[in-house]
Amino acid sequence: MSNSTPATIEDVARIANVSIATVSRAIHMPEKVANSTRLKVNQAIAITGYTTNAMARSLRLGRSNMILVVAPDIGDPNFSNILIGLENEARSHGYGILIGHTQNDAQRGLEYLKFLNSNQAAGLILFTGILPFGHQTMTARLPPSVGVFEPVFNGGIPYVGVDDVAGARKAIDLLITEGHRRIAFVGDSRTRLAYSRRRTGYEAGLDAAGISPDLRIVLEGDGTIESGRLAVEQLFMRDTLPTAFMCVNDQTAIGVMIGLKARGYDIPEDFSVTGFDDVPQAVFMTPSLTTIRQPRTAIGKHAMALLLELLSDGEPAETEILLRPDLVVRNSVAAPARFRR
Amino acid sequence: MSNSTPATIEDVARIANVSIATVSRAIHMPEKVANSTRLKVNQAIAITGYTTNAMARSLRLGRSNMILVVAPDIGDPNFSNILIGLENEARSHGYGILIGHTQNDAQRGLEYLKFLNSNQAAGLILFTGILPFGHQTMTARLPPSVGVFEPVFNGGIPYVGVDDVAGARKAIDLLITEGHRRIAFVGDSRTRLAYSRRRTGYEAGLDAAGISPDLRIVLEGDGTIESGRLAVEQLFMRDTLPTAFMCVNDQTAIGVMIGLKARGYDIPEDFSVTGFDDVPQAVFMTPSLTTIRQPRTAIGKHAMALLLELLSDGEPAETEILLRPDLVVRNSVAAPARFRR
DNA sequence: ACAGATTATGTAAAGGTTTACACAGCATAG
DNA sequence: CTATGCTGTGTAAACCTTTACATAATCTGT
Repeated sequence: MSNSTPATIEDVARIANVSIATVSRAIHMPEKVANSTRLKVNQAIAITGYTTNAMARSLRLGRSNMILVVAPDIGDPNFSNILIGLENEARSHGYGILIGHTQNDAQRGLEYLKFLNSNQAAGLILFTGILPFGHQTMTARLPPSVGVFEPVFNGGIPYVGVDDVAGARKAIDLLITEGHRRIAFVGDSRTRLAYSRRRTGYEAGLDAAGISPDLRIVLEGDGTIESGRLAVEQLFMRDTLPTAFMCVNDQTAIGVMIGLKARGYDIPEDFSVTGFDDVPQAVFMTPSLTTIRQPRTAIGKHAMALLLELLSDGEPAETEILLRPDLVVRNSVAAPARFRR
Repeated sequence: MSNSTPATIEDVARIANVSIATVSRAIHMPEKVANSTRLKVNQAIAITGYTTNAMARSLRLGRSNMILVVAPDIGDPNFSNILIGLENEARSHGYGILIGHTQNDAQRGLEYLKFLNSNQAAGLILFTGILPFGHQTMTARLPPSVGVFEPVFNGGIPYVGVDDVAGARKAIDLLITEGHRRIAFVGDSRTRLAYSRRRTGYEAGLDAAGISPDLRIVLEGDGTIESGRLAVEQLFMRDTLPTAFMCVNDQTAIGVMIGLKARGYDIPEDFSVTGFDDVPQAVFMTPSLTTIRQPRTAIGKHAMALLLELLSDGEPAETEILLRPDLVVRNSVAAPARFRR
């Protein structure tokens, strides 16, 4: 029953007294094989404990049952929940997940490219906003790929994520409803599509409320805590203070809160702050952070489903799947000071 | 240069005007091949952009270059940093990482067992404290495996983690130094080895300070936030209050803090709390949590190194690698109330 | 100068699977 | 009764490597 070496298809064939071709067919095209034979084969499989050797299968088929997931940083708090969605969907279709992180290092990207070239992965999920590979190789031979969490900047790759414009709109609408009119946007970026979409939502919200945008309170940022802190410093330097900070993500919001607290201000009494993502920390902040929730597990699930579809059909049914973001109201937003005294 | 189908070893051989055997040797045993030949082969490889087909290689060699990492929950905040260490070490040795999570579901475990049986993974890193597979299969044919983060309960598997006893000792010593003598232990467990080791450290600390242990303030728990909250409730019910809570992990500590705050107490003024792990949230709590840091990336790195050693040597040099935990002093610990008034 | 050792390379088998093609048996239609 | 088609199965090739074994060429020591 449990030999030292795993049972092969040949062992099964011998026991079932059929050819290996029939065994293979009994497994993969059961309708092509007579009932009685199928029964014999199944019994033989049970006896031997046979599982098909994935290596041999992949070699023969010319494609593996692994999906490569590349993220810039595995430690990103958004990563794990998306990964759960990806993994569940993949596993239920017989696929496994291979993991890599680039740390924004091109060299790393190339190493993962090798996984792709050597046929170890049939498809690619890109967590980073850009193709982490050199440009020449990139166009050459990329397997079916899907971008996730952040639209892919430099390649025509289908994308699954949240509706950034709508999400940002929910945040800005909340702030406006509370009475804010001078609202800073922290985390503007030309290279990160998700961020620029969030800015679009921000501007649409201002516009709808008849507030003319003020570029002096639109701050650049790369989504790090430090960039949030820096933005606060800049605003105080320039003396162009808003009453609320709409941040491009939660990390930035954390940075903003740190910056404001360091100057002795209270949140939300003196300034309101919103984030985006709803990372696990958000609820533990003081005050807890009002933010926009990404349906992370759902994103992962949809992305993997789309990729698997690509793998079988070849053509993507849709080029972009946008999920609905939800406003999570906590304690970092209140009416601006002038309304309360 | 970039054909539709990837270059094979045969293409390289043809261009270099040698046999495929020589190409293979030039790649894997360069010292066995003449300098001039090696040069030709390398040029041919550069021209074709050849990468060896991992499937064919694994099939021939009878072992893959993938390591399966199984965790009970990918979302665990401890997971990602360990994963980084695992991944870096694996990649630098040409291995890739395959990911699975069981959600404590035996059925899931079996599915991952298939990955192992079908030769897709050469080794196993177990993040969960128990072998997630059925018992019969378990003994049958398990590949080289290493437990990580939590000792493996039901199998003689080498383990890499933190020195739980020493870590717990650091926490209890801090509390005692601050003047606490009634210190609760929250998160006792018979099945989780890491937790029981931490309790050992707790008791050693009490003993060294000449404090006789009081079982009424040793509370069971499974390491969840809820279990921490529950423990507080129980203590208030029984009216056997400590002045400090030493918690088996940060999640539990968070639960304890929630429970105490809900009853209107201040931390650390009324009660001190310590955690274990130093999860990313710990620093964002109010008050920020004094805890024991797990060197997570280092744990991952050592675990993978040990596994790779196992894969080549067969015999593990050591059966347990314990890394040094560090005390991280933040704001959730202070002298007990009676000392301060 | 020659036996024997050493070095460099080639030939071919093996690893486990899938599948095109061939074939046998049998039913159906003419 | 023969031609035709269908169904179920088997044979063998192919996928791409690695490596044991064989062979050819060169070197070493006498």
